[in-house]
Amino acid sequence: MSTPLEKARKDPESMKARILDVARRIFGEYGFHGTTTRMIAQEVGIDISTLHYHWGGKKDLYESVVIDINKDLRQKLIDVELVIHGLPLRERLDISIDMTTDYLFEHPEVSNLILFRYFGKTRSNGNLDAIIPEFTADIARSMGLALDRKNVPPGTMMKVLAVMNAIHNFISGENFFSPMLKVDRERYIALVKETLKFILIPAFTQNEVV
Amino acid sequence: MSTPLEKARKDPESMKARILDVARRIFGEYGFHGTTTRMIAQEVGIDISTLHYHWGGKKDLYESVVIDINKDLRQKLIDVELVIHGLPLRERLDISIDMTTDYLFEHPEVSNLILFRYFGKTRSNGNLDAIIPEFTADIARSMGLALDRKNVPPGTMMKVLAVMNAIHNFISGENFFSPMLKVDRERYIALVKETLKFILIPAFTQNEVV
DNA sequence: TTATTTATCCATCAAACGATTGAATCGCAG
DNA sequence: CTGCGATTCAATCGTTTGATGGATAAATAA
Repeated sequence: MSTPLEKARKDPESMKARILDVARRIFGEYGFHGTTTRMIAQEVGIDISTLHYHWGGKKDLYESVVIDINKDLRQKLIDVELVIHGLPLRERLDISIDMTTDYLFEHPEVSNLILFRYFGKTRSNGNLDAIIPEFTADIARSMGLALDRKNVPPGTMMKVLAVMNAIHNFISGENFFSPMLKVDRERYIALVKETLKFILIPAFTQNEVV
Repeated sequence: MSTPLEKARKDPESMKARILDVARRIFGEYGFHGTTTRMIAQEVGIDISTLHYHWGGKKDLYESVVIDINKDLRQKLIDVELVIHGLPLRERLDISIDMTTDYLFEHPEVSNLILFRYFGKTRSNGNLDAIIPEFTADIARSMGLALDRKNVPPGTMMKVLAVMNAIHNFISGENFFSPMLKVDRERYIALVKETLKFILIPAFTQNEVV
């Protein structure tokens, strides 16, 4: 058995995959209501009906996009976990921030879409809200804040959320913050890493025995 | 001379003010594209044409809303500054977080709209992007990170942005995070303050002489 | 070859949207 | 009361948007 989304990922040149890629980008930029199916179709270079043929309605496509980006992000976090495993906390944080930030700057639509889902409402509130990814518990364990993936206390979840949000914000807000600070992209990325480490590392290492 | 917006604020019972209030809330919830003028008009209990009569087009109303919430937030920050003036840094942070958080939880549309503007694009990119509020410099000075409001270095601006974003995220994401953590509103607010202090205070006091 | 499935586009629809027009209503000064 | 500006609403216009049906061609199977 393979879902339509899995099929699309197998052959990146297929029409399904091409549409999904463009949809990720445009939904990420303009949000659900700010995106029209025509915008996506035009960007791909196809007719709207072709889009409907492959993905059903606008909402179905959006849901597939959300699932897709969550899958990508989860996979990336697993990669990070493999690299930092066993290192001391300070280094784990340092490397995690670098790797995650680099990845998200290459795929800003991931941060965009996650934030859109956190903060925005959709007029037709579908059952999409049920798909709440539980990275937080995984990250909590990876950061040494929880031993078990289950029963992570709210206070710990909040700390993880604060970390992830801080990262997503700077990725997603690049177009706003970068001109505001009058720095180019390269400098901005460096500043983001620097600031994240300045804010986050002291918090999580404050009770460590030095 | 008084702008239309100032007029509306003087008489909170006027139709202009009532429309503005509802528009703040709905634009904050659904964003620009997710909001229809009909939604606002219906919520106020008037006809769409009345809305157009008072505020011009949808875009004009949105711009007025953005200006309005920025004015409110700036005023609130001035209030905070008056309270914390002269206190040691740790207390200034503690009180600032409490006051700002309380205020924003009472007016979540402020956080919503600010985040929407940071992370989302508007299809018809008006000249609204020119209105970039420069709270950051004020806050930097208030936090003792900069002596002068002018020429605040990018690294300092980034730290301030990180602080403000952290707060806005938890306010704006309440509807998403609170059910996820399975806590009620009161508990959530307490958790937010706790987490913010856990993350932010160590960062800014790490180099202090104790 | 012929038949069938797959994939794409053209034309079009119904609903929703932003916006405007013209008439009706209200408040108040002369 | 009369006249007039300010305000509100009902009706409607033109456009956009999500979605569909049918024709067409290419690929695949029989």
